[in-house]
Amino acid sequence: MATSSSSTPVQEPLQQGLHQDGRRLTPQRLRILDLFERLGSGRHLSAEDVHQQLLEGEAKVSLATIYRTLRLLVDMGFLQELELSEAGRRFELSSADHGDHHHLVCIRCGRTEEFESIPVITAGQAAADQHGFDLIESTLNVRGICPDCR
Amino acid sequence: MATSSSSTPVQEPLQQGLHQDGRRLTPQRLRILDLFERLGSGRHLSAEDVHQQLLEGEAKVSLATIYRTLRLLVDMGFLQELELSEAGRRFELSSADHGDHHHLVCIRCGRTEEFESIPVITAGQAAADQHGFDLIESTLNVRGICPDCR
DNA sequence: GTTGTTGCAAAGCGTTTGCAGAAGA
DNA sequence: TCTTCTGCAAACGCTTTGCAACAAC
Repeated sequence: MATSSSSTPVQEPLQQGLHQDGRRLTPQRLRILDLFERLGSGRHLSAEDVHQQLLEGEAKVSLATIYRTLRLLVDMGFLQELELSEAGRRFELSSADHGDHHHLVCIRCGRTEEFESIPVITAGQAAADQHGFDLIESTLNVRGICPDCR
Repeated sequence: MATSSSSTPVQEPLQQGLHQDGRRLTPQRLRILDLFERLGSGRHLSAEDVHQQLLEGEAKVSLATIYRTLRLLVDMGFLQELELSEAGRRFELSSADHGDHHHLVCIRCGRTEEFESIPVITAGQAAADQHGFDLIESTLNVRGICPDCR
């Protein structure tokens, strides 16, 4: 049983952070953060992904708790949320000029700046060539935090 | 700036495109595309934004029609949809390095290849720096047609 | 024992869809 | 006329929340 391995490296900092705010360490919270820890950096999961991953193991955590815990872990700084704050799709005119559209988006306020970049076009073309694709369009989305929101 | 003409400049190409597919030019469709045209390139709106903007004028278009029309205009190539990879919120460990998940997607069959590119990371970082953003992540989406579908 | 947390189910919110009436071609 | 399109309202999927039982401290 994997439960015997109490050596989760995240337990201590998590517990400490929780107790500072009068919150409690629960198996559910530990399991969720531990999942991200095991997957390692750079892997991002949706709430549903987390739910599925935990179901594959022997641990079930309700979706409601997953949503609550993800928000908590983001607030505590353990996780980062990758998404436009005021989520939702945006539309804009497709100008015939640029088939090449690059956006710098603030994940807090949604502010968007456009920019162009030759190296990006080149890299997109190179990737297409390498896999035998005919290139149609490439779009670079850069997510970050703008000066006002920092 | 261009002189404002009484006839909307988008009417002709829109009508032509619609008729090619046996579709019809309606005031609603014209109003929506015209709104984007008046705002100009680079301005992006959500469906709700479009709804509000049209309510401010004297023209009301139902939200359902706006959603349908936005999708239509994207399919026809008049508008571009700015949304990050696969919709929905994603979470990842805070300690994560700036990921560069770059995708090469076939628009026919949906086949997806992942690749990495230093120049893209550099370009994303440069754009963030230039606008004073703290970089979190950059994603390059390259759309094309794969060898099998060609 | 006290109080924060969970799971369930119901509510919310943005988006999509079925349908009958309205309107382009 | 013949279809397509619109508006309404209901449906839908994802996320949040109220509440009673439960568990960490």
